[in-house]
Amino acid sequence: MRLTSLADYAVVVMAAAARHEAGARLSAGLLAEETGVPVPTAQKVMGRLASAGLLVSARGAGGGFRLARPAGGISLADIIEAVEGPIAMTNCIQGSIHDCALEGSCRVKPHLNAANDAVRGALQGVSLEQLARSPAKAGAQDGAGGWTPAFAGEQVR
Amino acid sequence: MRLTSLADYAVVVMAAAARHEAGARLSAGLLAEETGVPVPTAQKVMGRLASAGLLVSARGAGGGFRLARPAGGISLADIIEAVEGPIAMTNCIQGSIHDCALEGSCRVKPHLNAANDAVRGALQGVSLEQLARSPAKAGAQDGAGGWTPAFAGEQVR
DNA sequence: GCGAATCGGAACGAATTGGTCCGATTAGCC
DNA sequence: GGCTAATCGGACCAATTCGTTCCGATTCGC
Repeated sequence: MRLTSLADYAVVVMAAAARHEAGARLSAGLLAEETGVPVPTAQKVMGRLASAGLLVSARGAGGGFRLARPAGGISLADIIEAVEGPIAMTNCIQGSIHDCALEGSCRVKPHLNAANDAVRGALQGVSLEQLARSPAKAGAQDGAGGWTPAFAGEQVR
Repeated sequence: MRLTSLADYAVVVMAAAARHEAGARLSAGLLAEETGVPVPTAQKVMGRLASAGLLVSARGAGGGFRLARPAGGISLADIIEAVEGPIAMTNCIQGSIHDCALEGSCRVKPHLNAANDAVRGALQGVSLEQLARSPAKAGAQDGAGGWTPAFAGEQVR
């Protein structure tokens, strides 16, 4: 249950990007400098974010990246999925992969499925707009009771 | 955001263990056979679960494992933490590790902290007792009443 | 048409993970 | 009381994945 460094960097970089005015041209080098992320790594991360559709890229001199959608429409789950792939706690939850010998008779899969939805719901409930906000306001805005748990009722699918 | 195979096996094995009567002697070989998990792997997993305090072990012939607590008092988060270590989405959230250059000035850390609590809360809300139940009953049992989001007030262990 | 700047993909090294094996320990039996 | 069998516990090794770096492809500005 730990996200990779790449995904971590992606969150930091996207948050930095969201603090610029919408539609601004943002090179990988600029955001790398702002965030402290190594330049080549920032390039790779932003490349993945672009191919996932969260950023739109322009090649060549004067090129760069910009947010494909308003920050409010991008969730933490979107960023993580862009870099790490689908959020699926186990292989058996991901529809296409079936390398588990138990597949048919596994008795915990339905429960794990529900737990997975809960985790993803928690991540989808955090928007990039929130992430870009000043930390000082964080406690007041999304502290303990702040954000609504979208997974409040465990929903088995 | 994917748990390791070891943690996956741990959940399956623990669920199988919870289906036996409380206090029953359970060898690694027995549970391996019941779950389909390779025997040496089951040994390793159960060893970690024991050293984490979720199982109590007895060595020698006639030894084995048994649940240290009632199934209702063990959460999915406990099992995952026993095998994978603390649930911390990023290194900076884990108190002891400070290898992030941004540490002090990072603007997204507070938000990530809240998201991390939400994820852990979702995992703490699923008890081993639920996992051990028959999948058929799952929807009827946990759907209605819903599980209470235990992360409203964070409890650090 | 040329040069600079930027993205995109490929390749390399490192760390973690997953699996296996052998030794330590204890109960049961002769 | 000693021996055998069964079981846990820790150490070792191969494999996959991750993280980083480097180089080529593309495009705009001059």
